[in-house]
Amino acid sequence: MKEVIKSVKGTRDFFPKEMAVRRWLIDHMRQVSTQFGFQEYEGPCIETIDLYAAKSGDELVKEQSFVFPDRSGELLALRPELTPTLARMIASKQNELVFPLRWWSFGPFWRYERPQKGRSREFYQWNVDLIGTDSIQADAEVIAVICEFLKSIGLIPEQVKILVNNRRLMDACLDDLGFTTDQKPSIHKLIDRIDKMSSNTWEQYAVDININPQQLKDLKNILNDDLMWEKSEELVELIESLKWLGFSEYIQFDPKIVRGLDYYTGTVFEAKEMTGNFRAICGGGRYDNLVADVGGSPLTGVGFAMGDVVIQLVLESLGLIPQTINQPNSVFVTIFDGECMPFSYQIANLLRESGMNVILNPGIEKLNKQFKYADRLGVNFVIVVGPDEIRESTVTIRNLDKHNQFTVVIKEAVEFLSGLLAGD
RNA sequence: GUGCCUGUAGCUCAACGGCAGAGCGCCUCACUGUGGAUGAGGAGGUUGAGGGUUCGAAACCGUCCAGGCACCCCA
Repeated sequence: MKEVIKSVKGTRDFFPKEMAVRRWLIDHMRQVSTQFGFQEYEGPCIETIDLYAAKSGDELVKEQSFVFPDRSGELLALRPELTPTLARMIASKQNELVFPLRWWSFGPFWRYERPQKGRSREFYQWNVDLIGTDSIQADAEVIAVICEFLKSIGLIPEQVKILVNNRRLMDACLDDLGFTTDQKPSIHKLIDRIDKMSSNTWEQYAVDININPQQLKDLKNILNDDLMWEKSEELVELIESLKWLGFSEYIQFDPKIVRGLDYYTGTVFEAKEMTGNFRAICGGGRYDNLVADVGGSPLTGVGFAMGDVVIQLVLESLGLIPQTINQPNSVFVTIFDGECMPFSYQIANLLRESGMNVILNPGIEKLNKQFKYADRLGVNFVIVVGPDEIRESTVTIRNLDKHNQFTVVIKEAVEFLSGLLAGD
């Protein structure tokens, strides 16, 4: 056989079956975002490299972005994340926007890394941000959006949790242990990894980054202290607000959640599936100086990003992906032969005008082939317009699901079919 | 960028170094006005590529390519 040209590494094809699942996810994201009063926005997929140099600057841009020169030689990047674009958009209209701003977006992103389970080079992300307020209630509201979404797609608190922590609380603890500001990023990494390594290698790793035995012991105590949140006024308030919002069961304090990104300042959180077999479903937190980096006045905000890959893996593992039929609420009109063809067109037009989705068989084929085709398309109702029907001004409507059929006069066909489709 | 694993029909996979196969799917027919079921036929392969070892390689060896997983990073 001929060699089929391959797709680009780390990209995915969305055949109708996969596309239906993606559509289903997006519909829920839109629904929940709107329900909480967030407005949809979108930015360009390509940006100048300068935009990212201003903020990200780190590995995300240098190592993991698709960067290329345009024909004039200017360096552009396929966006690896949305936040810099969001900051730029806000900065450009800072004086006319209504704050606090509640915005959401869903679109494609690209990162040049080795694909693996839960990670691809082209992926989609749902971004939700609430900007221009530093109230803890804003943090709670954004977390509630995630909870409502998880709930709406069928994930229950026993299966998935939002793990929350607070950077200020952790930093205060690390100060108490005598860690310097310079040490903190590596300590964050260490904490982030405690569940990913065996305890021996983890302790060796701790020694490697110059932690003394006493500090290590204290650190382990902190990471096992499930009640430490009580020492943080912000966390107490956050958890209280989430109780009022009705999502206590989805929320769990976890001192091991610190997040890798440096720009988080207060609340941080991740949604995790409880068996621990998957990467984080989403991640986010509170940040300062969002807009200052691209030339605006400083604004604080809180937000999160959810990729489309991990959530799908989780839903798949729990059998929660809906089985979609290919052509829901569609009607298939057969063509009996050349003589009868005009009548089939007439019927198809009539049904389409009354708002139905109609598939007309392309060309003349044996009736059994047309039926088989309709069946494989997932259509429920097939219409036959043959010599008998034409003579009597009727059509025959077969219900493929129920294995029965009726012959009705054309005038009543629309109403009859509408009834069948509605009762479907 | 580093490490490990895997490449055989459209898909899932068999085949001790000795004739390249099965299940599912696909096409045709039984079915000249009716889909799934059943039966009978049929198509489909340079075993990822190109070398080496061997009387003989899908299998063994090394090279390349592709994919998966883990690390890195992160959605």
